Amino acid sequence: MESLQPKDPQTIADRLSDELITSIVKGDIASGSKISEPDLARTYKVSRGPLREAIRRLEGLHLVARIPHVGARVVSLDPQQLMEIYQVREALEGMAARLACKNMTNDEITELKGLLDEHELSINQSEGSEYFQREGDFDFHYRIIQGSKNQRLVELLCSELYHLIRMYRFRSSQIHSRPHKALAEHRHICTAIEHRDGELAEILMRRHISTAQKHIEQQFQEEGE
Amino acid sequence: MESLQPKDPQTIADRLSDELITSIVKGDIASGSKISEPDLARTYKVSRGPLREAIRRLEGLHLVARIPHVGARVVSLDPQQLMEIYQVREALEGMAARLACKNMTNDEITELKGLLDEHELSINQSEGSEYFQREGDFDFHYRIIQGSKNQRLVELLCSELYHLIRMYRFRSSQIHSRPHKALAEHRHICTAIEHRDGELAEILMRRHISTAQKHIEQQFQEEGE
DNA sequence: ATTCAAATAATTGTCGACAATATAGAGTTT
DNA sequence: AAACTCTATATTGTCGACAATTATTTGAAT
Repeated sequence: MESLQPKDPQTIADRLSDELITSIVKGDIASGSKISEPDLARTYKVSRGPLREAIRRLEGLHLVARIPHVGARVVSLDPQQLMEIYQVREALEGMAARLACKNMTNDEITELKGLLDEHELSINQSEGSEYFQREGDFDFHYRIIQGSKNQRLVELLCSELYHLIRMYRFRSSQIHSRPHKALAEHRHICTAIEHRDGELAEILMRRHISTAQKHIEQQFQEEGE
Repeated sequence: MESLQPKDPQTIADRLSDELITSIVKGDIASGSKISEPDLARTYKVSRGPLREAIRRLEGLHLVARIPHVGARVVSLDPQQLMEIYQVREALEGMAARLACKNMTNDEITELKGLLDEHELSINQSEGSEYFQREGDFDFHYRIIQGSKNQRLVELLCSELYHLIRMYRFRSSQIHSRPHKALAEHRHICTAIEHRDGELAEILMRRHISTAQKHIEQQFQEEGE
């Protein structure tokens, strides 16, 4: 799961942007907070040159927003924006599932099924362990996205949208408190892929994500009272 | 159509990156060519600081690819990659059409219909004018994307994918040499939106884009002989 | 002639200093 | 007391120089 940014970065700017991404996603740098160049330069023991380049990269990934002559802030997702992301995610992961039906190898599908068996065990054993469930959920989605064999789709979902979604998790961590239902949905999707039924896989994946979205939306409304 | 990057940039790096995007999309900077920092700095009369920041932004937009200590090159799309982009586009614009059914105002829909009337005139009058047809096509898609009212969708499609697709147009300019059919498809989509039929609008839009994709694919095969 | 090695040149990466702009604060006026 | 202006401070933007790395050329050996 770790190291979405592969290979040890050989340049300060690259290393820095990776560290910043991690800090932001983990919440060490609060969302909405201002990014002070002098502060960060001191903290990370670098000069402002590479730091600014790193910030520019985060800007490209939409993790920070810059205003000329004013500065950069970590993006703060309001519920509205999170819903927008989920709509995009639904469209893209639906397509990924469809493509995965065409492009996943039999071996990959076998592994996917194995993964779901592990998840079932994990859920039955430790009803509590939220963390592994969440990672497991990611794992499942990752494999299907990778299985689409569409590099751009992989890039978009794995290293752009998921960063943003993760940013949210650290505060509303109970997103998947419906592990059994989620697992059942995963199994259905997996079966569709096994049967190479692209249409069905796409529909199921979209419904799966749309359901998650509605749960989150509902959660927001409960919080709002 | 112009100025996807709004507001006059107040900083050299921002202005530069806009200019570079234009140059790359237009083909003035050939795809696949190396980006030499000293050269560009001379050409645009700027120092390397802002230039490097601009390049970092293009990197985020996936218009250039960088290798540490070696340099940046303009991405060169092979047919395979273009197909990947079209798959992503199909998924996203399909979703955009669906959302547009919910979120476009009646006035916006009326304008959209007016636009199609103009296109019909333009097509009947000047059978040749490729340029306006292409811009018209963009216009139609733009309005629906905007009509989705999903800012992230707008950002993704308008200022990321479309840049890449445009890069291709400058050499294979005959992409829409089927203006009447395209217009008919546009009308169908528009009607679905008018009826607020999200399901249908999405299906039609996806089929529309998928058709375009197949035409391009076919074109590649013809070229390959 | 070809291949390899070393030296040279060119390019990328990093830094610190300075300029331009925005923010914060003190002082004044209504 | 509130609002406004002017000043001082801090932050961002830009630049040129230097260091690190890679690419190129030169020359020697086979």
